[in-house]
Amino acid sequence: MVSNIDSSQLSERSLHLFKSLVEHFIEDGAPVGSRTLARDSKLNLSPATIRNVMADLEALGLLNSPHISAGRVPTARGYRLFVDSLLSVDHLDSTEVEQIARELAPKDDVPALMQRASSMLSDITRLAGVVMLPRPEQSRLRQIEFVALSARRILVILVVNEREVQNRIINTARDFSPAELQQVSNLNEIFAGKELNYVRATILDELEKMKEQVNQSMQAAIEMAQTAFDAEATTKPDDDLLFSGQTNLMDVAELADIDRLKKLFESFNQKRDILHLLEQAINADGIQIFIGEESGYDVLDNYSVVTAPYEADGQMLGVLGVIGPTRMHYERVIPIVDITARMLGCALNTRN
Amino acid sequence: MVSNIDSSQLSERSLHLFKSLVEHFIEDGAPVGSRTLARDSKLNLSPATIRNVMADLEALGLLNSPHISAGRVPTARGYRLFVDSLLSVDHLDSTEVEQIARELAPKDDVPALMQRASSMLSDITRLAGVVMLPRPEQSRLRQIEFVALSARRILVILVVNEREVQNRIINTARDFSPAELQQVSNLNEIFAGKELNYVRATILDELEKMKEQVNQSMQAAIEMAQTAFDAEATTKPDDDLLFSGQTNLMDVAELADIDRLKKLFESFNQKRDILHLLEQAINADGIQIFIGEESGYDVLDNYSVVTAPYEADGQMLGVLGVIGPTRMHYERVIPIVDITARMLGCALNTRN
DNA sequence: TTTTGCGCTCCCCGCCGCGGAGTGCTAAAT
DNA sequence: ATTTAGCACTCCGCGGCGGGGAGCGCAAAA
Repeated sequence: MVSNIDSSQLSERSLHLFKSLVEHFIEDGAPVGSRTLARDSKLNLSPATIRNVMADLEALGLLNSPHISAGRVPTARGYRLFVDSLLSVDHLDSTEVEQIARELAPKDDVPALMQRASSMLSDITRLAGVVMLPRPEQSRLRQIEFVALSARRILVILVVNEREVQNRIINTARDFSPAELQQVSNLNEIFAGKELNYVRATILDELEKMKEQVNQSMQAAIEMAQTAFDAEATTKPDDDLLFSGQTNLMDVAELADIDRLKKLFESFNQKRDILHLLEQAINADGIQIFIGEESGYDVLDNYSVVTAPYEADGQMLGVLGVIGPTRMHYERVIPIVDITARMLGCALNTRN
Repeated sequence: MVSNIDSSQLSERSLHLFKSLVEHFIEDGAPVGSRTLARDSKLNLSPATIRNVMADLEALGLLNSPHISAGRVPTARGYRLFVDSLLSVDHLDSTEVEQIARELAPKDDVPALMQRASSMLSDITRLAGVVMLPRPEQSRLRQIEFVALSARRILVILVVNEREVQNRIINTARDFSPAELQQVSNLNEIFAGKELNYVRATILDELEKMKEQVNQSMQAAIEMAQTAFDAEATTKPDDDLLFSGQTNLMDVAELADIDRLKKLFESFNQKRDILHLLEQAINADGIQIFIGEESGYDVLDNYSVVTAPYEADGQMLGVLGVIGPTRMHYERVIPIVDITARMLGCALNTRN
C-alpha cells in the first residue's frame, strides 16, 4: 500500500482548504469546485489560487475529479487524512447520551440487549448498525444439568459464565435411569469453574482413565456428557452478528445503484466478510475506521465502517459499529459508536 | 369490493387470449400488444380482432394499458382470474422434490429447521421466503426446573411440548436454600402435562389457597414459580417470522423503484403487516394467494404473496410462503410452496 | 506568490424530430 | 354478424443538437 499522507507534509492553508472541501462534499455529495470553496472558506483567496492548491492535493492522491471539468471529490486516502488528523469530533447532545443510556439499560437478557444496541446505532445514525455478539475468550462452566424427557431423550443444560444458558437435546444410545441422571451432580463438582474447552477435551479424551476410577452410575453420567459435548461441537455459532437498519442505506442516493447495494446486503447475510473485518478491529484500542477500498473487501467500496470494541469486567468481548457511505458524518458517528461501546460494556459488567 | 370475474362469463377464445397475454407478460414484463398476441397464440386471428377482444377484457377490469398506445397489462383482478381458473400448475421436477426433502430432513432443532425452510423457499423460487414459527394452540408443560446461579439469581427452565425449551433468569426477593430448590419436583408432579396458560393462571392466582395446603419449603417453590411466570408473561414472542432472500427482490427490475422496495423491507422488519396477512391464511385449506392491492396492505402493491399453512400431528401450526412481484411464475411457485408446507409438516410430526 | 484573463472541456437539460409499436374507428370482406 | 384491412393518431424512446453553467489549466500580469 502507498504510504498515507501525514498532515505535517502540508501547509496550514492546504489543510484548511482540504478539510473545508471534505466537509462540503460530505454535506451535499456533489463534487466541490474552486468557486464554492473560495466563497465559503474564510481565507480570502481567489478561485485560481485554490485551483492550484487542489491540483497539488490531487497529485498527492487526496482528491480526484470524476471528469476533467468537474469539481473535486475526496479519495479513500483523502478521507483517511481527514478522519485521522483533521476531524473535530462533535460533542454529543446530552439528550442523546441519555437516550443511549436508556436503551442500554440492562433490563433483560444479553441477546436482547445486543439487539437493542444494534438497532439503536442504526436509528440514531440513520445508517446500518452491526454488533458482534460477545465471545468471551474463556467460558467457564458454571453448572451442568441433565433432564430426562423420555428414556433416551435427554435435555442437557449448560450454564456458562454466570449468565449464559445453552441447552440441547441429545438422543442416547441406551436408556438411563433417573438414579443415573442424579449422578451428574458429581460432574458439577469436578468441572464447575473450569474452562469450557478444557471440560470438553477432558470429557471426550480422558474418558478411559476416568472410567476406572469411578463407580458405575458415574460412568453413566460421563457417557451422557460425552454425547452432549460431541453434539455441541457441531454447533457453529454463525449467527453472531446482529445487523439492523439496512434499509437506511437505501435512501443514501449516493449509490442508488441497486447492484452494489444488493451485493452489500448479501454480504450482510453471509456475514463472513463483515465478521472478518470486525475481528480485525477487536484488538484496536477504541474507535477504528475502515474507509472504502481500504477494507480490502470490494463489496465495501464506497462504504465506510466505524467500529469500536466493547469490554466488560476488564475483558474484550466483541465489536460493534456502523456501516454507511464513505461520505458520512464521521464527526457525529464516531462519538456515537464510541459511547455506545462504552455503555454496552457497562451494561454487561457483572451486575448486582 | 367489486365482484371478481368468473371464467364462465367469457368465451373460450377470450380466455385463451387472456391467458396467453398474462403468460407473455409474466415472461418478459413488457406490455403485450395485439400483434405479438396474434403471432403467438395458436388461433389464427388478425391483430384487429384481438384488439377488439382486448378492449372487452379491459372493460371488465382484467387488463389496462399504461398509456393509450401501449400494449395491455393484467390488473390485480386479471391475475386473480388467471390463478383461480386458468393456471396449469407445473409438475415439479423430481430432483427438486428431492432437494426439498433433503433440506427439510429433521436433523436438528425446530428453529433451525424453520430457518432452512425459509431459505430454501427463497433459493428455489429466487424470491423472498417467509415462515411463521409454529405457535401450538396448546403448550403442555413437560417439566420445570430451577437451578441456583447464586443465592438470589435462579435459572428457570421450562420444557414444553416434548421439544421446546425456554429458560430465563429471575432475581428473587429473598434467598433460597438448595433444599428449597429441591422442592420444585413437587411442582412437576402437580403440573406436568397441564396446559401452560392453566399453569400460569393457577400459580399466579391461586397462590393463597395452595399455600395453606402445603409445607413451608413447598411454599418457597411456589414463590419462585410465581416470579418466573410473572417474568415470562412480559416476554412477547415477536420474532415469530423468519424471512430470507429479501435481496432476491432487488433484481426484479420490475420495480427498481427503490422507495417501494425500501418500504417493503421495512415492513419485513416490523413484521406486523406480514404477520397479520399470514394469520389470515392459517385457516385456509391449502394454498392461498394474495395478489397486489388485494391484500389491503399498500406496501404490497405490485407484490403477491403465495402462502400455505403447515400442520403436524393433525394440528395447524403455522403458515409459510413466498413474496414476490405480482408478475411471478405462479405455476412454479405454487407447487413449491405447497410441497414445502407438506414436507415441513412431515418433518415436524412427532418423531422417533 | 497571487490574481486575472482566457480558452477549453464536459455535463446537464431542454428541444426537436423521427421511427416504432400500438390503438381505435370505420369501411370493406367474408 | 364477424372478421379483417386500412388509416389516422398517440405516445414512448432515442439520438442529435445547442446553449448555459461549472470548472479546469495555463500564461501573463500584479
